Amino acid sequence: MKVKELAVGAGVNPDTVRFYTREGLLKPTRNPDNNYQQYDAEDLRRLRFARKARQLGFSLPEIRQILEQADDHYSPCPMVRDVFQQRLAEVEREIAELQQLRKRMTAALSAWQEMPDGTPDGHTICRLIERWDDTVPDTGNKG
Amino acid sequence: MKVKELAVGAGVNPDTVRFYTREGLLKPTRNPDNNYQQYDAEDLRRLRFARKARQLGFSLPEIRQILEQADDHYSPCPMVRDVFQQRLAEVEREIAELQQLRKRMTAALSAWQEMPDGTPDGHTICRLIERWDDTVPDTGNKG
DNA sequence: TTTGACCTGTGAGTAGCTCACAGGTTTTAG
DNA sequence: CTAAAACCTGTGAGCTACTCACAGGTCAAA
Repeated sequence: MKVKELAVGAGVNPDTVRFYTREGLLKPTRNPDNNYQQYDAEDLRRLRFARKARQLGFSLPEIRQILEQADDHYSPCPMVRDVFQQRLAEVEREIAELQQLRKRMTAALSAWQEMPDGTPDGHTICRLIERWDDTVPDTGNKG
Repeated sequence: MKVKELAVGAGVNPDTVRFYTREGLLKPTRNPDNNYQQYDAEDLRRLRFARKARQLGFSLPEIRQILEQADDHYSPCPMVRDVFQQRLAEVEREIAELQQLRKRMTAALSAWQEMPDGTPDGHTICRLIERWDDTVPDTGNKG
């Protein structure tokens, strides 16, 4: 299979196939006649696997590690379970954060119903936002 | 005020101050003696405003636009309300998506309790993930 | 005067792609 | 047979919102 065929088979952009190949997730052979990449059914499985893993929140390095372990006939599954649990916890944190944010946003929106727009006067840029009190928890930035 | 003073005043990294300055959100003057950036109380207000807006999910270009409108004595608030509503809708979509994901993850985890790890045999890389059925909605990537 | 903390601009790194470019190959239509 | 379209190649840049590293200039305190 050529790049586009593989891409279509997995429902991704051909550039993603090339990118994953560069990143070492896929290891096609070469057609010596024209130097084209040659993918097989195994690559298609790997690519589909990678996409599923991405949906689950695995990073590319993690996925590469899983694939490499599989290549070496190690069972990657215990590691998958580990990372998966961590991801689940992360997802739950993200949900909680977003729900907090939504709560504050809807509250702000209803509060703003009563506020005039107000032309900026050099002191208040836009009260709608200035009045937003920033007791919101840290969003995860360093520093 | 110098860079670090402003940064401390707004609770951000000095590099963020420099970055925002490069991006045109802050417009300090120069001390001709030493070529240092000179910020004033207005800049502090702008920076604080920008940080609040970031918490609300505004992008830097959006924030710059708001600040520029304010500089031109336009009231940016109707625009703020607009973008804000859109952001709220987005946040709600994100929440729904993550909740979907969490549901699928917990379901998968409990299903995996009963599955053996299984050493990869060239056909199944890791059933834990391969068995994940990908009827999950599009995560927002372009195609 | 030396030390240390600050300042300057620029450039690279982060994640996961996506796209642009310039040139080679293969397929298809005429 | 040929011309054009559609594919292939590798590399490098762009996206977001910073953060950090680097090399060198400035300034306050000891």
